[in-house]
Amino acid sequence: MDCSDADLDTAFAALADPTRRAIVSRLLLNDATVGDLAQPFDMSLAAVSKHLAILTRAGLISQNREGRVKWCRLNIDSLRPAAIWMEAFGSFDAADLDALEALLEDTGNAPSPDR
Amino acid sequence: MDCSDADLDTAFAALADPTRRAIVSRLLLNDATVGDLAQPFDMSLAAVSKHLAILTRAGLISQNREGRVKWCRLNIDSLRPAAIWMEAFGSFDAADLDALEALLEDTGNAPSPDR
DNA sequence: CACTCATTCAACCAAAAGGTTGACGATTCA
DNA sequence: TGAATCGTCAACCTTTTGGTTGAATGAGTG
Repeated sequence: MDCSDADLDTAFAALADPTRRAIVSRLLLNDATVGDLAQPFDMSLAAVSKHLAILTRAGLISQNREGRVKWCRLNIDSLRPAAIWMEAFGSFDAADLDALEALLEDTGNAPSPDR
Repeated sequence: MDCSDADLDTAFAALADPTRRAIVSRLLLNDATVGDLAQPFDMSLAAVSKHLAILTRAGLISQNREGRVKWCRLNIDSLRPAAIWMEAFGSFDAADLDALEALLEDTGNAPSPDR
């Protein structure tokens, strides 16, 4: 399992920003266009576009132009190297739903369930 | 568990640097002094000291002065929120994703992404 | 064609990150 | 006391980050 330092750099750096984490959370539910993803945020579309470029460069998402919109899809596997890195630090058993629910409720970082 | 968005910010940001990840890995073996931790790196002690300050601010390590030496200890639990956040995405396969989505919709009060 | 919509590019800006060096406080020991 | 050791602080520098605005590109639509 070869995951280079640079991969981890970009993955962790991409996740260090709350806007990008929110985007990733949002994309967990379904694919979305750039405009969809930008809508909840109080910042310019260009700023969101930059965040998406960072996520793309980190391999966390992929973008696909379809007509005049651009669909963004979460690349779930791309988070595995970072997740594996962290697993080295102890008893983080796989995906504990209760803990996840508590976490998401606490942080206010959960994606909107409607849509 | 009280873990705010800011906690994830600082945790992921702390892990985004390879020097800091190496320090964290090193501390997994056993506690170490600042000097010990600095020794492998080709940078000034002050630079390492800054990295340790960042890790401390993120809650990933704790420092304890003992005589003229300062011991650093990994705070393993502090990585848990970030690990849980990531495993939610890194370890789910397509089937589990449906379960996660159902869970999120179940909570009903999930807020929109912030900022 | 002209127009609008969706997205990006380019230039710019302020703030933060990551490093340096040199001075400093605290501690230990001869 | 005086000197060496451990670590941090302060000032500085360069690069990156995260945002802005306005112009440009690309794709449907009347």
